[in-house]
Amino acid sequence: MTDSELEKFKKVLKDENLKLTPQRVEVFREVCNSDEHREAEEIYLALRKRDINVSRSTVYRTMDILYKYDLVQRMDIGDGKWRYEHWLNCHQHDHLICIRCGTIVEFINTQIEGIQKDVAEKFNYQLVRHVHQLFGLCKQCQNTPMSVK
Amino acid sequence: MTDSELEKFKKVLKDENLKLTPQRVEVFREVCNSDEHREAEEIYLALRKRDINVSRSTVYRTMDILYKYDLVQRMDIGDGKWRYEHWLNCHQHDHLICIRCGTIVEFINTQIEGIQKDVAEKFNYQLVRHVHQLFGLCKQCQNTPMSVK
DNA sequence: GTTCTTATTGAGATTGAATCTCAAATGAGA
DNA sequence: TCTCATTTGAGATTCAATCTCAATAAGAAC
Repeated sequence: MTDSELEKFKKVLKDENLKLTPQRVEVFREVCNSDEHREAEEIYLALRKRDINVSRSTVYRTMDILYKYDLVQRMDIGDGKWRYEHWLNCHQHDHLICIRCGTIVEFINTQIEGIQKDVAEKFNYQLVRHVHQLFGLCKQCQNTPMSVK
Repeated sequence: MTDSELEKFKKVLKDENLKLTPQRVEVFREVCNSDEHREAEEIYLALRKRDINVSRSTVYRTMDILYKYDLVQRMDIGDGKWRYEHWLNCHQHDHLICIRCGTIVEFINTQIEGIQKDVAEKFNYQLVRHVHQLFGLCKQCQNTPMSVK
């Protein structure tokens, strides 16, 4: 977590009349210092492992705030759990997900963005956001023969 | 539900050593006879409304079978509920979803499919399936001023 | 620094979609 | 018709996420 990231978080809290608590800062720090796509529970456990005591409730609540004010991005890969990633100095990107080992890779394709705009326009939708996920087998997992879906 | 749809369902059940029960047929019929994108609960309620008694459990279990054997398609728009649509004589398509009224529109864009293949290849992923959803405001909802996310 | 008000925290209860359990019912092959 | 494995239904269970509420703490005012 850089100083400018912390400052941005502080600004959001101030602007929204939310208090700067040590718990909130620790959750934000934990999210900033990882490039993984983690569930709230994983973030909670990572904090505990570092002997930082923040309750599950507070982790969930803080993630809600971070998401609401665009300090993190979140994604749903269809298993009923939100996965969070930090979202500072980030470009819009989409994800490739291995259906066997769960590895998540980010990709950027500006061509698709243009097509999405065209599609939305054609149907008279005002585009707000999108979800674009490619599911498949990563290189390593392609060698394990197993049924897939 | 056409005869050929029913025959296809019967064939799947036979091939998989599953029994042809009136409950399963009724669930399949209910799904075939609608172009909506419905949750299991909605399908369950639609059946009850027609005085067809199939338990919730059986609806859930039958939807699992239909999905597993490609007789229905299902999608997750991030609210924790699967939405099902019939999937006979259908082409691959993606969805535009209104974030206010929930209207779901289907679109086909073959250009994107090609790009998806390229992306997967570039990252050495063997593509299995994808999720591509555009969220926005449909024409009607664009005139209601409200906050959005 | 002290006081005061209000937001926040933590622990456990609750929610809701989906899944599981198990006794009773039923397909379907012999 | 008989038999037996499968299926059904009702309720219990699971699990991520949300809610509740008493205790705590941030931070503004002085």
